[in-house]
Amino acid sequence: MSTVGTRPITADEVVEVAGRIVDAQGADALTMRRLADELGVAVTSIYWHVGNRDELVDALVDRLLADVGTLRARGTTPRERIASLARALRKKLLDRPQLVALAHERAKTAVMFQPVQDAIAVELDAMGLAGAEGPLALRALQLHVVTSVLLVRTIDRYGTEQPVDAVEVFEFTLQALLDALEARAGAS
Amino acid sequence: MSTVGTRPITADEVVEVAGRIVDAQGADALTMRRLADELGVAVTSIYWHVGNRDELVDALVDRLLADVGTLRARGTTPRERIASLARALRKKLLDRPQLVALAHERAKTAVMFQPVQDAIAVELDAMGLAGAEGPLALRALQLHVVTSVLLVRTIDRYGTEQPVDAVEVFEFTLQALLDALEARAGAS
DNA sequence: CCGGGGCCTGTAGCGCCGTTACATTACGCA
DNA sequence: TGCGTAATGTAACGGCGCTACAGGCCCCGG
Repeated sequence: MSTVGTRPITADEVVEVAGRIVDAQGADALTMRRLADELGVAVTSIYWHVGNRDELVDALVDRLLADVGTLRARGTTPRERIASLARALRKKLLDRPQLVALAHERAKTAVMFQPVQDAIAVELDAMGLAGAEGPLALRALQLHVVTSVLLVRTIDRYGTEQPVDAVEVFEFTLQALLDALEARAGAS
Repeated sequence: MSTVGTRPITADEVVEVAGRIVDAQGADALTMRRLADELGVAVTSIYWHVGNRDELVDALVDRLLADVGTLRARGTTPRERIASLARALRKKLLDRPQLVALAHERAKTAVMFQPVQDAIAVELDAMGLAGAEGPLALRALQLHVVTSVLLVRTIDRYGTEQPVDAVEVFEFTLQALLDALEARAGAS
């Protein structure tokens, strides 16, 4: 067909629409052909703009990271501030579980935690945790937050037991970790 | 070619070889054509024996479950026995991380924990945990073990910090959880 | 005015995937 | 011997990521 009058697309547009597809239909629904259809464009145009599927996913994840980077700690005590960061990050990631799963699949789980990592490190330092135990605690918190998001899709069914609220479980472990941190900080 | 002398394959054989492929080359390497090649058989034979790919994966996961079911608690105190179960399950699952990832992908993560679930519930009861908090604690332990395995593939790279031993992180959170359990048990 | 070279898009195809319709063979039993 | 069923094979469909290639559009130097 004639290309007269067809508005050119941009890389941002491609990533934008890709994000909508992932959020709405899941990571598997993000195929190049489908994305092209949604944009009203040939497949090759997408490749021209964003390279390939991997790079497209990377761009998607980077978008999420930029969003996560805006999180700030709240509260007066270090314990409160760490808890607020963990909860805020979890909430943010829970808005886009599909995208989080995609990021995990591409081994970018750790990167996803990076933005709040430094902020938590500061709080751990304020708690007086020795240098050796800082990374350990940081890592434990990181795993807890990220995995709680990761498992959200699977969590509903678990045998015959009556279901337990995911938030409750999250808080339980979070408080347990914070208790352990305070105990260690007080001991050293 | 003539089929004279070709030994028929069985469903068990198919699952067996499929398991080897997954363990060796990962879940993505498990394609029907490749599996057929490995078995020296046409693709359709596989479909005849195991249905389709989903059912094949289900059979694979069931195999893992049977293995996990053999775990027994060790130690004298409930705390020790719970910790031993958690560690044993983790170790068992770590032997086949690819399969665990596959199971998670198919929303069978919770089922994977089922075999030791009852065993841990018994120990929690022995600790004197009230009925309401039992499931919560159980769930927290479940998530901790399963996710620690799930993240093992991703864990190596995480930014610029010096790497922390995965076992150490696992133990840190495990002990924190057990502390929380004992505190609650003692309080009630 | 025009001609060339970047940007951008389309057509057609490759090799892979899971799956299936259909034909064909092997084998146990009446 | 004949027949039904278990087991396998051939060939194909539609979809996937990706790419070689051709051709439009548009701007800038001559």
